[in-house]
Amino acid sequence: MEGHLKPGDRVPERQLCETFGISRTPLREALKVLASEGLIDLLPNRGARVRKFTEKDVRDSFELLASLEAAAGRLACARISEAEVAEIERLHYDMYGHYMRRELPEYLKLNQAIHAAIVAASNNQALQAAHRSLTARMRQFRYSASTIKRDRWGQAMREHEQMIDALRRRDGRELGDILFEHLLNKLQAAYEAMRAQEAAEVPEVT
Amino acid sequence: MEGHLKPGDRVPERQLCETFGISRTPLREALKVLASEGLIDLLPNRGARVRKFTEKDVRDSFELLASLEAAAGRLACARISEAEVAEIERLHYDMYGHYMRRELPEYLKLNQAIHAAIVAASNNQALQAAHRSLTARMRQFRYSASTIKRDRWGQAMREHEQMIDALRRRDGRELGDILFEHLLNKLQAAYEAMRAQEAAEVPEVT
DNA sequence: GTGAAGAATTTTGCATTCATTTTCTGTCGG
DNA sequence: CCGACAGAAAATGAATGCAAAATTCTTCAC
Repeated sequence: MEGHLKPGDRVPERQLCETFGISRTPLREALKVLASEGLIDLLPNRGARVRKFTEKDVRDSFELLASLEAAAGRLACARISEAEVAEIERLHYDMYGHYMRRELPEYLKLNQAIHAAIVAASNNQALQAAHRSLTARMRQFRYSASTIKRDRWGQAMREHEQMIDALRRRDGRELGDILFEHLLNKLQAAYEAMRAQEAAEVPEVT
Repeated sequence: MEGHLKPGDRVPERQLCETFGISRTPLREALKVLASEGLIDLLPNRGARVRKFTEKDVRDSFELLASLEAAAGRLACARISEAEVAEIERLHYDMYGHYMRRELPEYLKLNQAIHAAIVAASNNQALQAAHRSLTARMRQFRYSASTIKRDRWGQAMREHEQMIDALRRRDGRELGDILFEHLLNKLQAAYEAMRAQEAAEVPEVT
């Protein structure tokens, strides 16, 4: 809800109870779920902490995301309807417009919608659930990537063009490969964002 | 713990509390986690039920498993050490022995170990966690597949041979493809097992 | 005998309470 | 002045209590 919680911070139950206006019992249930989904760490007798992601965690997450979307793209090409392709094309053209006008928030929103649409077109609930769970976990360092560099933006746009092309041709293998590369290409940006975040966060210890 | 719970059954909290010797509070926390991991359904005010898997759920799960292991295989080939390959080869030869002697339980155990080892060799914690979570969910209809048919068994063994070959050559794309096909080939067996389970389960309605 | 309406029982969801562990604080000794 | 120790305060983990919802059972009308 209030996104400004730094990784590693203690999260006292009492305070959260007041914030949300509920008692400790349902709150603890929710915390257990968040812990099982990897969003927080839950140390025995020592409370909940916002999970601290290492660089390897970030890389692993992006690799998994890339793998999931690649699989989704491959499956989608075998099953997607003409109407669904048309809808994704529409999203793509809208996004292109925002790209040309340099409207980053709107661009990012459509970007996300396109990826979600491809995953949905895989028509695989298990895959979709795994994707949702992962993107929820990744939101921390994904949103940081809003500070996209202009050259990277152009590259991403070109990759999206290729994706639409492969999707039109129902070339599942190619779409999967492009999606995989496309998402791994975001790693560098995410690394930089995370390093910036770390620098702004703990200016204490040497 | 006691595996003989039929899908769709009501599971009263009170009863589970007695079974496990704990109070309702920690039990409910555990149930919430199980629900978030997709192992049970948790209906509001109506308690927990063992999740009922449809045929599509089974298909989706196998597709996701195939996608995850394919990705793992591809990543593994790029990173795996000579020692890890040797270890997997050892598991493979042991499994082959059990195959020749028609020792199904030992075969299945090593089969699982090989797949786990490939996932581990991907050196990707996020992927490994997703794989663990999915296999936990799939245990219901995976174990049913112990009634493997002899011809399918031979085919599976040949596929494993190809996997080891691709792994030796560090051909990630081929290993990924083989793993994907290999796991999808289990679908038919799982379907049959599930149908048998359903038939033995509800002989009531028409 | 069948079906429905309503009361009694059970069960869930949440709040509160209690015991144990951890953390903070203040004091004392070096 | 710094660190260790002891007690106080707070936080966590779990049990219990209570209100609301659901399920079951009883009763009655047809």
